[in-house]
Parts: sequence; C-alpha cells; structure tokens
Amino acid sequence: MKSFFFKGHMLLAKHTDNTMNFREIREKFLTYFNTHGHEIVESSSLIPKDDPTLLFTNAGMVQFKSLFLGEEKRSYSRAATSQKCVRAGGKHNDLENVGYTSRHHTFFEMLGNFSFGDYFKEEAITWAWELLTEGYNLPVDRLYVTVYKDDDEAYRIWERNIGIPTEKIVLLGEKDNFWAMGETGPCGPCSEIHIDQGASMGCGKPDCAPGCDCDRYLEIWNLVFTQFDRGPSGKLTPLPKPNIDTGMGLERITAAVQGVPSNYDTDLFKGVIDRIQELSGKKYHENEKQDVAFKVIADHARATAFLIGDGILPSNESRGYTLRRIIRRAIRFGQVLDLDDSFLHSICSKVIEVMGQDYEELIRSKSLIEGVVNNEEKRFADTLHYSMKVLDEEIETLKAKGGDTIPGEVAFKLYDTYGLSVDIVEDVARDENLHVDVAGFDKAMSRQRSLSQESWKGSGEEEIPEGFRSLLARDITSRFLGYETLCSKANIAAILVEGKETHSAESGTRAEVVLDQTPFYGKAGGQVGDIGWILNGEMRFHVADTLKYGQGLIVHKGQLEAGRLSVGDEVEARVDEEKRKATALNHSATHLLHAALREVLGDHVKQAGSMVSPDRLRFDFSHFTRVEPEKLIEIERLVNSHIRNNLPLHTDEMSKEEAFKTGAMAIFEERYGETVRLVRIGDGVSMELCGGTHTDRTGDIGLFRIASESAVGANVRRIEALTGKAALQYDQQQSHELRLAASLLKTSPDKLGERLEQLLKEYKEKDRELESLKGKLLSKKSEDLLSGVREISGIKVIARELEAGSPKDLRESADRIKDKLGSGVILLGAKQEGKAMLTCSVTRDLVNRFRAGDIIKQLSIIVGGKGGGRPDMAQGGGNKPEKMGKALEALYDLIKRMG
RNA sequence: GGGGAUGUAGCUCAGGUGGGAGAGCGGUACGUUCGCAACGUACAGGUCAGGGGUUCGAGUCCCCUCAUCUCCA
Repeated sequence: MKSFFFKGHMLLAKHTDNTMNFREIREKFLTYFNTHGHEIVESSSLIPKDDPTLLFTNAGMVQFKSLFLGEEKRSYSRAATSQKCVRAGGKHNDLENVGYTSRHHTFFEMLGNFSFGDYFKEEAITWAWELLTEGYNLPVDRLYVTVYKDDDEAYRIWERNIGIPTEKIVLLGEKDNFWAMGETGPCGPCSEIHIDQGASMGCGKPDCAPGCDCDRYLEIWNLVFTQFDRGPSGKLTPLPKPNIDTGMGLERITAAVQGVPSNYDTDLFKGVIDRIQELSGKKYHENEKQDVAFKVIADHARATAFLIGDGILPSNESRGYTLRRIIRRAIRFGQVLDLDDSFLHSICSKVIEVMGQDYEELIRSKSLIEGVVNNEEKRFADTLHYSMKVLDEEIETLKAKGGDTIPGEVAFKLYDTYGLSVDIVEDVARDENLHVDVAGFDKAMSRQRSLSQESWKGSGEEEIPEGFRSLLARDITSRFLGYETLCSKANIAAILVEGKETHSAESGTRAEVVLDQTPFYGKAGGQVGDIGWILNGEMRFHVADTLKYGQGLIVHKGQLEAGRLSVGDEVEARVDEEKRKATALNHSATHLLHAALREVLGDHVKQAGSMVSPDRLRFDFSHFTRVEPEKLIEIERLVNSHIRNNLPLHTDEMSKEEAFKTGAMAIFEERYGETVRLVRIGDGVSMELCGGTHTDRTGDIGLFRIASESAVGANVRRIEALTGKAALQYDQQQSHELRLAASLLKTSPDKLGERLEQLLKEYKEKDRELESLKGKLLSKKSEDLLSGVREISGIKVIARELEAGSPKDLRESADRIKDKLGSGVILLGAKQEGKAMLTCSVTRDLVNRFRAGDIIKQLSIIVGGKGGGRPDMAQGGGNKPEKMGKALEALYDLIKRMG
C-alpha cells in the first residue's frame, strides 16, 4: 500500500508526512483518545437498534444517543469510535450525489470522540488541534476554524489557548454551526476545522472562505458542544452536564493526510478502483464521464458489502430497498465502462479484502455478499427488460400521434412504476429523435416527494417504553440466574402498573415486576420469554411473559392472582419447568438446523430471524431459491443424526475477540456486549454466539421434524420445525391421516400413491364418459326439440324450455340444435333457484336480419332481468321464472315483426 | 409509512366497452426422415393469485387480503 503514495501521488503529497495508510490513520485516532482516557468502543451495526427515527446509522453518536439523553448509564464517560455509517435513503440521502463529487459517499467511516457529561469545549478543541497538527502533521498554515456566532467561549479557546489568528476564525450562523438532534431535545453550537486545499480547487470568488460551497476549504472535523436542551417553545435551557460529540470522516482525513485531491484517490479506494480498471480495461482519471462511474461503483460496492454484512438483504421496501437501489445504480454505471456481465460481486470481494481485517463481519459474510449481488444482477436485467418494453409501447403511441417529446408524466410513470431511470429514457429518446420533458418529470417527482414525506412515521423499530427507560437511567437491572437454576429467591426492585411505577400492587391487578435477580429468561435472540410464578406466602403472581430491555433489565409481565406485592419484598421466582425445557430443546435444535442448512445449502445461509417457543421453532435464513424437498429430507436427516449421536453442549463466556477467533457464527441483529456466550455443540458441529437457554445433550431433543418451508421475502426462506414430544405428536398425526386415507381407499399406506394415481385416471375417464353421454343426450333432446320448429316468414324458429344446470349447458344445447337446423333462430330457457336463464342463438346466414343480442335484450325484460351478447349468440335472464312461458312465446311475435 | 404496476397453461404473454379461456415456446403420441435438426398432425396441461360483493351472467366492474415488481420517505 505504501508504494501507492510514492508512485502515484508523489507530487500531490508534498506537504505532509505521507507514510500513513488509512489503517494507521484510524488507529492513531483511536489510540490518541485512548491515552486521553477514552474507552475505544466498537462500531455499532448499520441497523440502529431501538431507534424508529433512523433508516441507517448515519453518524458516530447514534449508538450513544441514550447516553446523551441521560437514559442509560455505562461504565465510561468518554468514548472514541470509528463508526460505520450509511447515508442513503431516509433523512440524510447522498445517494444521487455520489460519483459527481470527490467527497460524497453512501458508506463511510466516522471517527469520533465523545464526552458524556465529562470534559467539554476546552479539551475537545485542544485535543482535536493537537491530533491534527502533531499526530497527523497537517500544516498549521492551511487550517481554518469556524465558530458559531454567539459562542464566545469557543472563540476564546481557539484564539487564546490555541493561538489561531483571528482572520482564520470564521463566524457562522445557525444553519452551519448549530446542531440539534431534533425539533426539541439536546442541541448546541459547533465548531469546525477546515483545511485549505489551495486556490486551484476553489471558486475564485473574493469572499471565498470556510463555509463556502466550493471545494477549496474542506471541512474535516466537526466538534459539537451539546450544552442546551431545547423545550417545546424553542427556549434553550443549559444542560447541567454538557456533552461533546465530534465527527471526522475517515475518508476525508485520509485524503488530507495523504495529500490527495479526492477521497477516491486514497488507499481506502485504491485497491477497489484498481479492480474496476482490471475488469473494464478502462483507466481511472482518463475521462470525466468514466470517472463518475469509477467513483459510483467503488462507493456502492463498499456500501453493498457492508450493508449485507450487517444482515440487510435486497428487497422491495425500506432498508432492503435502499440496498437494492445502491446495487442497481452501481450496475447501471457499470454500463458506462462496458461492464456488462456480472461484475459487481467481484468488486465487493475486493472491498472485503481491503476492509475485512478491521471488519470481520465482511469475511464471515463473504459468500453471502457475493451470492446476493450475483442474484440482484440477474433480477435487474429482468426489470430492465420489462420496463424497456413499456417504453417502446409509449414511443409507438407517441409517434402515431406525431409528437416529438416524451411528456414528463410519461417519463415519471416509467420511473415511478417500472423503475426505468430518466437517463435511460433520454438515451432511447435520442436514438429515436425524440426529446424528454425533464422539467415535467421533475415536477411530478417533487409532488410524489412531498406526498410521501407527509406520511413518514418512522422505520418501525420498537422503542423502549418510557417507564423502562427511566429504570435503565437509574441503572436498575436484574442479574440473570436462569442458566443454572429455574427457581430462586429474589427481591422486588420495581413494580409498574399500566406503565407507571408504583410501590405496591393489590390482588387482581395486571403488573410488570422487576426483580434484583431472576431465573426468568427475558424474550431475546428469538427465544420467547419464560412463564411461571412469583410467590411469597399468600402472594401469587402469575408471570405470563418475560421481556428484556437494554442490557440487563428483565421484566416479568403478568397478573397478581392473590395477596399483595410491594417493592423490597423477598419473593421466590419459579419458572415453568416443562415449558422451559421444551423451549431449550427447540433452541438447541435451531442451532443444529442452522449448521445443517449451511452444510447442505452453502455458506451463504445466514440467520435472518428466529423464533423459539415451547411449541415449535421458526427459522428464517438467507437463501435465493426454494429449498427442494430432497434437500429438506437431507437436512432433517443430518439434524437427527446429530441428535442420535447424543453430542454434549458446552457454553462458555469469553471476550468477543476470543469468540470470533474460534470462527463462531454471530447473528446480525444482536448487539453483543464485550463478553459473549459461546454455545458449542459436539466437536465443531455448531458454534454460535447465543444468550439463550439450551439442553445438555443433543439426545434430549429426541426427534426433529421439518413441518414447512416457505418464502418470507426476497432472498429469505423460512423453515418451521418441531422437536421432542411435539415432533412425535406431529408424526403420529401424519401417519394417522395416512392410514385413514389408505383405509378409505381400501389399500395400505405404502400403496397409497399408486392407488390414487389409478383412481385419478379412472376419475378422468368417468369425466370424459359423462361428457360424451351428456352430448348424446343433448343431441337426442335437440332432435325432440326440432319437432317443435315453427316457420315464421320463412324463418325456422324454435323457442323451448328445458332442464339445464348452467348457462353453459343451455349454450351447448343451442349449438347442437343450430348444427341440425342449418338456418334459423333458437331460444332456449331454463329455470333454476328462482331464476330464469335464456340463451338465444342465430345461425350465421341470418345475423344480418336478426341479432341475438337485440332479441335477448327484449325478452329478458319479460322475465324481470337483462341480457346481451354477440349477434350470433346471446345470454340473459331474470328473477321471474314464472314468466318463462310468456318470454318464449314472445319470440315468435318478435320474429314476425322483425321479419 | 405513502403512491403506482403486475398476478391467466410448465415458461413468455394476449384477452377494446361484462356475454363461448387463447397464442407462441415447451411436453406427450403419431407421421415425413437411415438418423438428427426441422416440419406436419393430434393430444394432454387452467381454483384466470385468494376471499367477498354488484349482475340473469365476472378473467373483465367494486371492496378486502396476499405475493412479486417499482418510486418516494
């Protein structure tokens, strides 16, 4: 990597000590703050937990939000992170800008240091300056700072303590330098550090300065001083303990340190761009249009790899849809570089290579990432094909009308409904010598935007209820004893009734109880909460469900059946043993199933959701197609053989690093603490990080049966299965049904298939026989009917009532008579369930004189209804069957008049 | 979360205003042919996504549900 700087950008990198690569830059940041007492916290997932307001983690402070709000306490009050962030979709959306600038990304890493009521402005500013100028050796003369106009304190620190000349301190207003989490809540002024990239990068205006929109002054670090609480009225109240929240994009600081003009010229992107060059045969920095494509593909490949690595799969809604758009945008720009065949997965592999050493989730998901991207490339080709067809039709109708401009509405419909982007429409239009009304398109677009914006309610992520947030804020948690015991003594730590804390509860009330320690397992990791009882002498509280909030708040939800409950009481907590044991069997079986799926279907299989209850287990996993029945049998067989081998299960607590070294599987959706619990089955059969409760040996499971396999959404399948007693019951039920079916068919279960085939064949033969008999009967009848033919004005006319079950039967009778009659008018009627049906048929030679449709319209009125049809055949009816005779008779008069 | 589109034979799809469920490809059988490809003939294959409603009558109109696609947030 070092060679990159020397060879490629020696000239650009003249002013800094440029031997640092991006990993060293990241490392330096973290160790710098670590030596200043900061806890180095791992990046949280791109899926924000417990936060309905966000689609993706988009800043370093996201995982600390509850600390800033004072809702949670941790062992540290200073932290530093390098946080994975995505800005695409949702409130911050940079997707459309990526490629056209040197700074925008959908995925980036945010370096940040945070103070939770600990140090404040002075330290934040001093450290930031020291790290930039001494740690990273950025040239002092090119650094500028901005300060919020009313923030005298920060101004003073910059000027006096740091010694920045006043002409290099720029005062900015609310828009640029005042930060708020939302309409209300914590907020405060901020101060940014900019680097002057030289006049050649700028707009050249005389008043160009930090804060200008051009590229000359690049913001590299934003220091936010959260010192106020904004009330609903807009009034700012100083916080008793102000916070620090800073953010510095790794990509930007790397570009600055390495002295390159664009983030895409840093070693973060070098390998990825090289791979694109190899695949396309095109060179980066050769032509502007192609460079856009290089940037888009490089950026989007990073976002794609990281999003899938955090468990997001392409779909047609929400997060999954944003991922799909990112993938498709990359594919579309691939066409600019003549990258037609599936190329993106190969770029993603390169991303994994470059970033994987610091983000092991990428390596763990390698085959999933490649498989998903491959699959998406195929799907995209399908929708493109379909939408192009619609466009062709639109162009055809446009040309037929003699127009030369594709209306904005049409372009919008193509985009909105069929997913065909405007630039593709424009390309096609150019070939056809047509224009596109882009202004009209934009108008339709902004209308759609405002409509959608109004309806945004949140991402659907559950928030922790208010009452429990306040318990967490006071550090009230419960020690979990449930791995070792199902029954223990405990003290009541809190009681909530209808979401509000209270000191005691009377018999009969529904309540939520928190104990200082408990054997009850709170719903987590897919395993349902325990049920059971909390007892004390006369007092009897039935626990119907157990929930877990935050890191360790376990809540027993249920009803006080007898006695009185008060905070501080000593009680006995007893879990329903039978239910818990059944759950444990299902949970251990889930691990075996997961392992078997990976063995039979491949490494791309990853848990995408799970539900473990006493009755059954449900397992959702990433997979691209239906699981064939043969594979299901194989999976079932594999799990059962592990059960018969009666393998031991071991659980160990260890550090996260240690656990990952063992190669254990971790589940995307879980946020793990520093110490994790590793559940091992046998000798390497299964290793998963899991907080759930398990059985001691696999043999306890007894029997494992897959009950169903189905689709949940794009790329996700679901298996439902049973174990132990439930599996046996299921089996017995199935074989009972089988025996019943066999005995009904007078055969044995093993010959049931054969017998059914034979019966179906017979059934078909009988059906055919029935049809032919019906036909014979009809032609016999029609002969009878022919005898009733009357000649009116030289036209053969038949009007008769017969027995028929449906309009179809009537029609067929009429057809037969028509065949025999040669020429004439036929009217047939039938009664059924208080209704009258009529069918009129006119032979081809007479349709010019008599129209069946007209005839039936007039006659249907007589039976109290309506009718219609074609000239040669028409049907009608009404709800007065008693008038049938009159209607039939009326035909003769009608023919007389019309003829 | 809000909007648009699609759902018909194994596959790709057609079915103006409500009035006999179709085509092409594929499948099976037979034929032309030494054989293959090709062609011809015949046949099989359908809960028109599911449920409710309007109507004498619904693939078609209305309402609900589901799945897939797509745009916005």
